[in-house]
Amino acid sequence: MPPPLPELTEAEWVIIKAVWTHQPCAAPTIQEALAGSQGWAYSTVRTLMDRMASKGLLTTEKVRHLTLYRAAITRQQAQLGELRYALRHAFDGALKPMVETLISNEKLSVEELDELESMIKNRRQLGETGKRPRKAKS
Amino acid sequence: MPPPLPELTEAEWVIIKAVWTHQPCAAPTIQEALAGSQGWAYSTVRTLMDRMASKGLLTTEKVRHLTLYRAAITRQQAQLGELRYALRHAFDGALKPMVETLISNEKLSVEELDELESMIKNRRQLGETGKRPRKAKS
DNA sequence: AAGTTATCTCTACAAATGTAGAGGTGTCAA
DNA sequence: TTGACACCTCTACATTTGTAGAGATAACTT
Repeated sequence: MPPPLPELTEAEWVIIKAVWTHQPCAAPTIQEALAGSQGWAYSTVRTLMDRMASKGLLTTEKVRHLTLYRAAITRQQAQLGELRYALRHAFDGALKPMVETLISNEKLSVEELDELESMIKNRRQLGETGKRPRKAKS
Repeated sequence: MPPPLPELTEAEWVIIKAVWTHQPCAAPTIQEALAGSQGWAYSTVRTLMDRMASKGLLTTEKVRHLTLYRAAITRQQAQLGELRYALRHAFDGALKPMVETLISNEKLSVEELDELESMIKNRRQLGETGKRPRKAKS
C-alpha cells in the first residue's frame, strides 16, 4: 500500500518527478533523464528507486529482464503530503497563517492574485451551501 | 551563522517550539516540558539541542554550570523555510498552484476566507504601486 | 559461438537522524 | 564533609538517506 500522504526527501522528489514524466519506465531511462541535472550513477538511481518501491512510492513490474517502474502515488498526493507536513509542524495545523505567510512573503502577479481571489469566492459558495471538501479528513 | 531559511526535522520542530516558548532555557526545562508529549530521556533532548546548536538553529550561553539555550532563528524564518522546501520540490516554485491546493483541500471557515480575501486585496495594492515584498529574494 | 552492450544484483560506506545509558562534576543543605 | 541532587559529558547504536563500485546475466549482433 502506498502511504496516503507521503513525505518525500529531496532525492525522492527528483526521482518521482522523472517517473511521472516517463512512466512506465526502466531505471536506466530515469538515470539518463537525470544525467544532466544530477549526474547520478546508475546504481544510485536504481537504489533510490528500489527503496522507493519498498516504501510504496513506486510500483515495479518485471517484463523479462526488464524492471518497469510506475509512480504509486499521484502528484497531488505527494504535494498534499508535503503541505500537510509543513502545516502540522510549522503552523500547528492552522491553515490561515500558512496561506498568509505565503501570500505575504512570495511574489505574485496581479493576475495571479485575481485568480486566487476568485478561487476564494468560489470556495466560499461551497462553504455556504454546506459543502465540504471530500478529501479533507481531520 | 544560522541558516537563513532552514529546514527542520520532525524532532527539531518539537524542540524548537518548546525553546521559543521557554527561552532562555536549560535543557532539563525542555526535557520536562516535553515529558508528557514525547517521553524523551534527558540525554536525547540534550543531544538534539546540541546538534541543533552546531547547525546554528539554537545558540548557547554558559552561565556557571548551566547551559542556556535560545532559538537562533525566528518562528517566521522556520515557517518560511518549510514552505520554501515544499514550494521548490513539490510545486517547482509555482506559488499559485500551491495556494490553490491548500485552499481547495483544507477546511477554512467563511470568516477565514474573508480574511484571506482582504489580505489579497491589500497585497494587490502594494503590487500596483510597484511595491515589492522586502523579504522576497529570488 | 563469441563479443559487445544493456541491465541487473549485491554489497558497502559515510553522513544524518533518533534514541539513550553510564558515569562525572558542581552545588547546596545538613 | 558528606550526601543528595541537578546537570553535564561521552559514547554508542540502530535506522534512514545519499552515493556508488564490482561483478553477474541476459540480449543482440555478426
